[in-house]
Amino acid sequence: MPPTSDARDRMIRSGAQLFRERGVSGTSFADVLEHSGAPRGSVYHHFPGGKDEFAIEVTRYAGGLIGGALRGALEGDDPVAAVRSFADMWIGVLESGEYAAGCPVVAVAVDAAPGPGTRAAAGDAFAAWESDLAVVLVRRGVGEDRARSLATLVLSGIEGAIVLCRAQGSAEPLRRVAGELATVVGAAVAGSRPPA
Amino acid sequence: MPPTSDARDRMIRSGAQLFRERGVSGTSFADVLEHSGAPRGSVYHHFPGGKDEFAIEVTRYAGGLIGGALRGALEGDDPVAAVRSFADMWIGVLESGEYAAGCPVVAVAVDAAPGPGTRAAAGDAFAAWESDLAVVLVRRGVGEDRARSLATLVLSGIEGAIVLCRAQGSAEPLRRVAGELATVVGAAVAGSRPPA
DNA sequence: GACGTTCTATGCAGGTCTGTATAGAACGTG
DNA sequence: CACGTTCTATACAGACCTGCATAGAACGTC
Repeated sequence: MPPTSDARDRMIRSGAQLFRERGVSGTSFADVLEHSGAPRGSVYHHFPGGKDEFAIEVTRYAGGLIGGALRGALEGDDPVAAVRSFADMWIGVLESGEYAAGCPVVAVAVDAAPGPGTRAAAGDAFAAWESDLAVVLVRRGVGEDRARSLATLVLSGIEGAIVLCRAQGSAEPLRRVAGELATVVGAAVAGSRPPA
Repeated sequence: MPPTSDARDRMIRSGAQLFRERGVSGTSFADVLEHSGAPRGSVYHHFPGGKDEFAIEVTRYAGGLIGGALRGALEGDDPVAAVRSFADMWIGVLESGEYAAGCPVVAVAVDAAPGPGTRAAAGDAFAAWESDLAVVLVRRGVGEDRARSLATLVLSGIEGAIVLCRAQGSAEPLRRVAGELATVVGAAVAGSRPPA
């Protein structure tokens, strides 16, 4: 027995992609089926809770995926490099997709269509990312409160900049924000523990 | 002759409110009519271009409204106070609305449903806000490039934090971000022109 | 008071969306 | 091979949405 159905997985991955481009309300099951090639009959088999359940699963999947990328960037315990690398990843996403695709978790947070569980799943994803960032900052000597507030700034700044980039059809906002964030984080780390 | 119809104005204002809560795709003309009390027959009279035209008008209106609030906060030529005041305004919006309402311009930027003109209108609004901020920073002695990049950081940080607040049902992310932004902006201004 | 413009009333067509129901295939297990 | 579980096929109901068309009201102007 496969742990999870192939069609189900494909639907979730397609959902994440479509949410990024069109938002939740703007994405119908028909869109997901067409994009994933999943069979029509299996929608309410795999997601008996309907669109709400589907959106929650997509949010969890996307949260884990992006969280994995973030943890990868944080592996060297160098928060400045991690900020740059995480931002560069997003710049790649924006540029390769003609600025049509953003962050699926933001899309979920901004769209009120689905039930409260979906919003909560988005909040969980953000909290996890923030925590990952803060842990590394603390490890580099930044105080817990400051680390938390810096982590929130980095996340908010990058996510907000992605929105600006989409609206303006340019990656420049994110480039500028990444530079500023690198400076701020670098100063905080340097002020806590002298540079290696 | 009234410069613009009353029903038309009411529709636009209602649209801004509904976009903030439900996004663009999540808002139908039926919702707008119910919320505004505007007469059904006048939708395609006032907005012959349909939903695209309506969304563009809503975006322009919201961009001007929020831009006005931002310029008000910037009146004292004190960027640090302006950041705090602008963030406080958003905290008020979030708390008074149970974290259901965010920024309508973000909603437009993230939703791909309408045509490209709508996205562009959102980009124009962001650009105008950013310019307003940068102008005051330059006036306080910050170099042009730095001012621009700081302005982008402030805008991205606040808009991103609003999204986090909605997802987590708390204003704390925005409070943390506002504190960090005030510090960064304060340092930039102090470094350019000695404090009054 | 006739007229033109602006706005509103109402109905409808065509399409799409979610969600349900029912039946059939695929497939491993014994 | 009989069986149960998991998955898929298909049709459909009911609601909603956009956009159009046509007719009527309101109102200022001459």
